[in-house]
Amino acid sequence: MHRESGKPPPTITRGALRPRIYAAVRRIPPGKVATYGQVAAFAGFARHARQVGYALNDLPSGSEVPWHRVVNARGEVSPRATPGWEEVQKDLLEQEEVYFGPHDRIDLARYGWKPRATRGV
DNA sequence: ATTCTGACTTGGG
DNA sequence: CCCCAAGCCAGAA
Repeated sequence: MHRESGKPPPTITRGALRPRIYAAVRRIPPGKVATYGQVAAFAGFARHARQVGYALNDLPSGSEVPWHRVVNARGEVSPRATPGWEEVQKDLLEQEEVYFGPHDRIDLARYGWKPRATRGV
């Protein structure tokens, strides 16, 4: 029907975006990973995948947000500005039993977070 | 107010 | 499979 709730109500614009994104990321259980777009969509912001990355970038050290469980649509760790950091994320994921493929790719079909009862496919 | 950037996504060649 | 271009939107300067 029409457009999915693409735009949030004017009552919670700006600033309210990140808290919501963090909440969505916190919902990702250990051993699972979600894509930026998935997190954004779950938070209610379908096209804000970028903003998710932005929000995570602003995360303070020691935050409870499992930022490492967020990967790009290809199932890979998004390349960031600081080289070497992706190794950290990869390591954190492996600690949660999330293993990478031969090309540093995660099988989203297996480790992808499936919110609600939405059966795969 | 305008301008630029970015831990993204999807589509086409 | 890889590479390139366009779309998208919020936040900071």
